[in-house]
Amino acid sequence: MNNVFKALNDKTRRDILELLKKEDMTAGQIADHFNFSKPTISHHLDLLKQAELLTSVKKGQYIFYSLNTTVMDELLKWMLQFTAAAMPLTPKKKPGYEGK
Amino acid sequence: MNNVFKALNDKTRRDILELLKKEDMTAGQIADHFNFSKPTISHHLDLLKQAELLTSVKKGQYIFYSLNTTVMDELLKWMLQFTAAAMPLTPKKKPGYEGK
DNA sequence: TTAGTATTTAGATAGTTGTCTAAATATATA
DNA sequence: TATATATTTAGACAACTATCTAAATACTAA
Repeated sequence: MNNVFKALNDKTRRDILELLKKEDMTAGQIADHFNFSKPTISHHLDLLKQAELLTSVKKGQYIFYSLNTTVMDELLKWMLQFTAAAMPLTPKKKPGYEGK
Repeated sequence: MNNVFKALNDKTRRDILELLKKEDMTAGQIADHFNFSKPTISHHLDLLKQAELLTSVKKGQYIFYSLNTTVMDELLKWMLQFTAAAMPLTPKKKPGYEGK
């Protein structure tokens, strides 16, 4: 789970995820959308893969990358515990400070 | 939005959020839950505040910190675009590779 | 005012991260 | 085989981050 937050903590990597929302792409096609060297993009793809936000399939010379939304679902669950919708009917304890 | 991912990219800070889910606490009370110095926790609280994940109110000597779920809601929205529930009825374009 | 408590600010340091170029690996094709 | 293309690995470096101790600030209470 730590890896997921780490992976999402970078604009370029989040942009890669948005790109792949539309269609699967090869590493080269992805790199063409950014002003970074291919090794740099390759590195970002690696981190996204480690976080299991992407999957990859090699086909001939090419490696196709796809979104993996499974982890996003877990993250969603984590976040829901903080939102109003997930709050208990009895409100959380408020601090005992009584003014002065 | 960048600040939010940055703030969440640290276990201690995520633990602080979980702590505050139960009840509001002072900086000192929060610090007592961790094996880090108070300045270190103060720094983490500052980053969480910058990301607007926390609010703080000073009362006398004490500063009470509370969760602010507004940003979590925004983050939820961002994430929903990647999940199955948010997918269009027409599936995304698949790569045109035809084997060989 | 003086002493004590709560918290933050400042400055230092080790470790991590994003980026690059150069080189290596793997596949395709002539 | 030799050459070209796609991608990754390796190594270097500047910038950023988490942590610490020491000092500063702000408030409380004697």
